[in-house]
Order: sequence, then C-alpha cells, then structure tokens
Amino acid sequence: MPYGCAVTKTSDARRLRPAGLATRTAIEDAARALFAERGFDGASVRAIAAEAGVDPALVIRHFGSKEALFLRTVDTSLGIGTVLDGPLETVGRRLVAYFLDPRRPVIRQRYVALAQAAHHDQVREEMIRHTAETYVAPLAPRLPGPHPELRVALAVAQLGGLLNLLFLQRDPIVTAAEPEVVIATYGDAIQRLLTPVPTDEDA
Amino acid sequence: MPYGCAVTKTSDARRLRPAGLATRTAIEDAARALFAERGFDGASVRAIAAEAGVDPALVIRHFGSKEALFLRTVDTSLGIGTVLDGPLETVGRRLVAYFLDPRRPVIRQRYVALAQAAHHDQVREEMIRHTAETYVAPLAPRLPGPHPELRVALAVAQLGGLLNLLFLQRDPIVTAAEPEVVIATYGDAIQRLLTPVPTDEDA
DNA sequence: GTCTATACGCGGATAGAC
DNA sequence: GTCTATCCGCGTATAGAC
Repeated sequence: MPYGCAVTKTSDARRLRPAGLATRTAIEDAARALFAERGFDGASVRAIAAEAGVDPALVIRHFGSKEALFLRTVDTSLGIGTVLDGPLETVGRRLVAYFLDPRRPVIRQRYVALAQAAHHDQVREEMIRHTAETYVAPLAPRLPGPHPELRVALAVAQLGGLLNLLFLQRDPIVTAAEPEVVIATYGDAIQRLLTPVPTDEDA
Repeated sequence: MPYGCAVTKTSDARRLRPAGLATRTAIEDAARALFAERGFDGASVRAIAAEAGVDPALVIRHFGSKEALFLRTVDTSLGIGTVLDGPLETVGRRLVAYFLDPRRPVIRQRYVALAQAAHHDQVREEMIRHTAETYVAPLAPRLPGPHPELRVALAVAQLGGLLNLLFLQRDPIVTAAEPEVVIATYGDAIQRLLTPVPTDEDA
C-alpha cells in the first residue's frame, strides 16, 4: 500500500480510520489485493471493506457497484507491453513465452480474476475493447493475407484457451509439460494464424 | 448420461405434486432445462425447485448440493460423437465445423453452463477427466511426432478458446465473420498441433 | 460530504417437526 | 420423505449521525 497516510506498518492500517479522500485509496488498495488474491467471486465487498477498515456500504457508495470497483482497480490489460513490437514471424512463440514466464505471477492472478468476472456485461465489453485496442489495432495492419482482423482475434482466442487450461482448469498434462515445449508447439500454432505457411496449397 | 427413468415428457409436471421417487426425476428435468436456459449461475436452486413443483430444500436434500445436481443432470460431454473417427489430416477443420454448426444450439448452451460452473472443483475435475477420456485417449495414439498427449490437450485448449470467444465473450469480429472462413483458418491452426508438417510427410 | 447503522431481497444449505 | 422454519453470507440501498 504505497498511499499510506503517514502510518508506519500499512498492513495494520485497518485499525485506524482514514479520513477524507484517503478512504477511497484504501478501498482501492484493498480491492486490488483481494481481487488478485481470491478472484472476483472470492473477494466479497464486505471482505474488501474489512481489509480497508471501512464500512461495506461505503464501498458501494463510493464506487457504485462491485463490478465498477473491479473495473476501476484491476488492470484489464495483462501488461503485454512490447511483445508485439518484435518481428512478426516469431510473435506467436513470444506471446506464449510471455504468459508462461514464472516471474510474472501477477498475470496469472489477473487472468483468473478477469475470467471469473467475465459474465458481467461491463467487464465483458471491456475485455472486447481491450482485445481490439491492444492486439487487433497494432497487429492487423502488419499481417499479410485476407481477414487480418479476424485472424488476430482468433489468435487472441487461442491464447486465451491456453491460459484457461493452465490457470483455471489446471489441466495436469499441460501443467506438467516443459514450458519450452509448450512455447514452441503452441506458439507455432498461433503463428499459423498470423503468418500462414508459404506453401501454395492453401485455398 | 441422461439415464431415462421411463418417464414421458415431464415439461408440465410442475403442476401436480409427484410423490415418491418421481420427484427426483422432476427435479432433474427442471435442472436440465434451467441450466441449459440460464446457465449455472442464472439457474438458482429455488427456481429449479419451483419449476419442478417441489420445495427448494428437497433439491439439496436429494442431491447434496447444487454442484452435484449440475454434474448429475448436465451432460459434461459436448457430444463430440464421431468427429474424431475420420481422417487425421482434416480433423482440425471438422472439430471447428462441428461446434460452429448452427443446427446444434445445445452445444452453445452446454458450453456456457459448463464454463460458468468451472470454478467449482468437482466440475473442473470432471472437465479434465472428460478431456482425457474423449480427446486424448482416442486421438493421441494416432498422432505422429513427440508429446502426443500434450499436443491433443493443447488442441482442446485451442478449441475451448474459440468457444469462449464466441459463446461467452461474444466478440463481434469473430461473431460477424463467415463460418467457412473461421472453420478453415482456425481449423488449420488446430491441425498444426496434431499433424505438424502439413505438406511434407503424409501418414 | 463523509461515514455508520440498519435493513432488504437474494443465494445455497441445514435442522427438525410432521 | 416431505415441508416449515431458519441460518449465514452475499450485493446493495437508505436514513441519519457527525
């Protein structure tokens, strides 16, 4: 909690009552932590309020709804960063490698929280918007061949399928596999959507 | 999975009070209908009980939990049938075509219900088991190359990614696309996981 | 304006009387 | 076996104290 109001151990900040606008940031910090830790369904409004040291009604009063609080606190982007900037021919493997990197546990947490909240309309629309903005817009103009937007959207869908199996379903076969094999195999399948193999028998 | 108990169509069974063991089947029929219609979260135990014409407490008393009722009534298989039996070289496109077939709206309903219930451990394990039994077991022995089980599991993940984007996220780009294009493009990407080199070595 | 207290209507699940 | 009554937790709303 970097936004402490001149208090020593911020972890025990739930005891004192922060005044003024500091409660907003206290709620936001607690929401960020609990959404990441327990997911959307697992983090109740009451638990967030308790962690922030405020009344549960304040959470709704300040943010309108749990869904709005989620959208305001949790970064819907998964921090893809500069992965798409490199050469187009290897972007498939780089994408998979990015999400499989064990030094990025936040990605796993965010994905689980997002997937759990996806049945709320505003969150769903935000994910669609994010896909269009982060992946389709920068990548589609660089793609050769027909239907570039569709193919980027399908590549994102394919990427989501892997995250789903790994982080939500936790399939033992894929979980136990060596990451390099998954990166090469699955990355090349994604690559096929973006830069189809230059054989001439595609119709 | 739907083991019929020699009962006719009990759609109007909500009016009369079934006695004895008939209540079980009434609850099961109502659960099947409502889970398909509204999904796991949308179909409450109280609504299922009302549809079946019984007390809500009976539902839990007979089946133990909502999750157990779901597992007993909803067919966790998506009815893949004989799609995997054909030639290995085109199974990718056939899989996508099967799930995109507009004459199969039940598939869409079942997938939505399953995905919504996937955060329950027993449902999650059932999905893992189903993947292993329905896809990995029959397909992996037929695959050339290394890591056949992993590659089938990844293909299932990829398929799930498409269903997710289509049925849950309802991405406008993919939804608006022509089905034949999606079948060919995405099917070939799946195919790459199963038979890696498309032109060179034929089985 | 900010916060507290209380409460409504939902959800799944349980105990115990008929 | 069936139902009545109830419990606890959820998201949310509101009246009113500071």
